[in-house]
Amino acid sequence: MRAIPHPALKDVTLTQVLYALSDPVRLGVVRQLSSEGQATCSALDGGRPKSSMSHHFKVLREGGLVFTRTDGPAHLNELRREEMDERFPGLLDAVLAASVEPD
Amino acid sequence: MRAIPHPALKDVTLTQVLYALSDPVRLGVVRQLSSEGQATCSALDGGRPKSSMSHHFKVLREGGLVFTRTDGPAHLNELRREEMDERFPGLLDAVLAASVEPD
DNA sequence: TCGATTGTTCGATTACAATCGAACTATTAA
DNA sequence: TTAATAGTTCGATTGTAATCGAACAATCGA
Repeated sequence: MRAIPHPALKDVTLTQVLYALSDPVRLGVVRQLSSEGQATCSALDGGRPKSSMSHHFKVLREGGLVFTRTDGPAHLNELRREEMDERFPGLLDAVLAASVEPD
Repeated sequence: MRAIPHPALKDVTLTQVLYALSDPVRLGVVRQLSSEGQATCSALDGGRPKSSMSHHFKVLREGGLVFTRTDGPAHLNELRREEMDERFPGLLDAVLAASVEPD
């Protein structure tokens, strides 16, 4: 489990980010991380199986949205907010500002 | 071909919009429509088969991003820019401002 | 009303993504 | 070094999406 890989933001494409955010589960994780700062995977799983969440976290990491570091046996996740803001200015602002559901 | 359906923007979800934009072909169409104002489907196909493009336009319409009206035998497409800006403020701005590729 | 043009729909194929149990790995504490 | 905890990886299954040829529908001009 050593060395969790994270891409440089310059290597992340816009479509990759949009895709990562286009899943309701992952969008929920991003929202929660935005409001709570950091959280472990299990704190964000909403009752879903660990293997499913592990997949979603991987997509979020590969999309440059989430940084994960080990903290004891747990993983602490946080948004790569500043970096994303620099790479795609205004994008996370707009996504996080959007009302949660159809209306 | 009468009465092309378009959803009310209030019924479009954020994940739906993000998903529609997460495909390179569709994102390209949105970019082009943004810079050119309007265009027919065939003007935006980039050499791809009509049936493929028809699919992508359908996703863009269902995502509330594109309005299509008939113009003779052709279809004229345009971004639903103002409506999207009201529904998801800043989102299209950020997407269209993003640099096109990894860097 | 016949062609020509422009898109859509249909159906089949292929590829990719979500889900989840089970086995495995890593870390900490006892 | 053993047990407990937290995630990852693997593999299988299921579902959804992209692609594209062929047939169909709509509009316009001759």
